[in-house]
Amino acid sequence: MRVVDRERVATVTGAMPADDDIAGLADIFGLLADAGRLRVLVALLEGEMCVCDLAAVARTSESAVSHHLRLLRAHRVVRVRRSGRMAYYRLADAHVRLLLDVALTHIGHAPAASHPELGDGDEPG
Amino acid sequence: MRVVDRERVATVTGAMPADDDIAGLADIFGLLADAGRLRVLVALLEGEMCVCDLAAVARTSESAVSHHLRLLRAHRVVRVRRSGRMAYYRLADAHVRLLLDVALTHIGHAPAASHPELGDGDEPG
DNA sequence: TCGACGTATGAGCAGTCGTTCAGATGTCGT
DNA sequence: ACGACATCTGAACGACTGCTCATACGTCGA
Repeated sequence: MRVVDRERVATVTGAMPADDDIAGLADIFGLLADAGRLRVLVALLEGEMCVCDLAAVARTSESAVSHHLRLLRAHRVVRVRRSGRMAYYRLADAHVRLLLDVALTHIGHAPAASHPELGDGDEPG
Repeated sequence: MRVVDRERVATVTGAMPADDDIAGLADIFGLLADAGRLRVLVALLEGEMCVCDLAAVARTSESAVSHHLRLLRAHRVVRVRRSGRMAYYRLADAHVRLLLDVALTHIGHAPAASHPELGDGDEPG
């Protein structure tokens, strides 16, 4: 593993966040990396919702949504409010909300991701 | 799959981005959901770097980084500049750059993700 | 031309992820 | 008490991911 610009590597490595921070970030991004979960979170952007309605919006089974919500709950991304046999979830993480806002704002910026052909990736000219 | 608040479901579903957009977003987030890849991208925030230096910063094998870069290249997230036998990569996606900026800015906001015990997730009080 | 080098790539494997299915818990209406 | 209901949970399975290893490609120096 040879290094070309040793000084630069040292600088960038020094500016790199701690391992735990990087792992935490990757974790958060991982939560957003599933279409079903993303739909659930986008739905929650507009306010709290119960599991069955979230399932309807995300077009998955209630069981699947429940599993997703469990994950999100464990990461303190959503929070529950229970009322009788219903469970109303809402976004509880401003960080994630901001990430979602930014992401949604920039939708449609580059359709390239629709055709990841694993080719060169360079521009022709 | 019963719906409780049918009107709300209709509203939220209507405001939901198209399937392709959601899938694309989840895709992008997926690219950021790996610690090694995240390190590579954070390193590239500060300017272009060659593969071997990237590997040093990300503390992985050059092969692993090369695979990562191929993925990122396919999604137009990075771009290569070739000079002799060297390949210099740089961030080529403003959207992703912004996402990274936002993420890095908010690091350390909630250490909860470090201990995802999959428990209740509710606050004790 | 030859070997060293930086990078790229494919195959294969281990680990992870998301789903479904079956079943459990607690709640409501009668 | 009973059944219908909303949600939660664990097991199991198929799909996907990221790694390593071996190898190939183009470039440089001698």
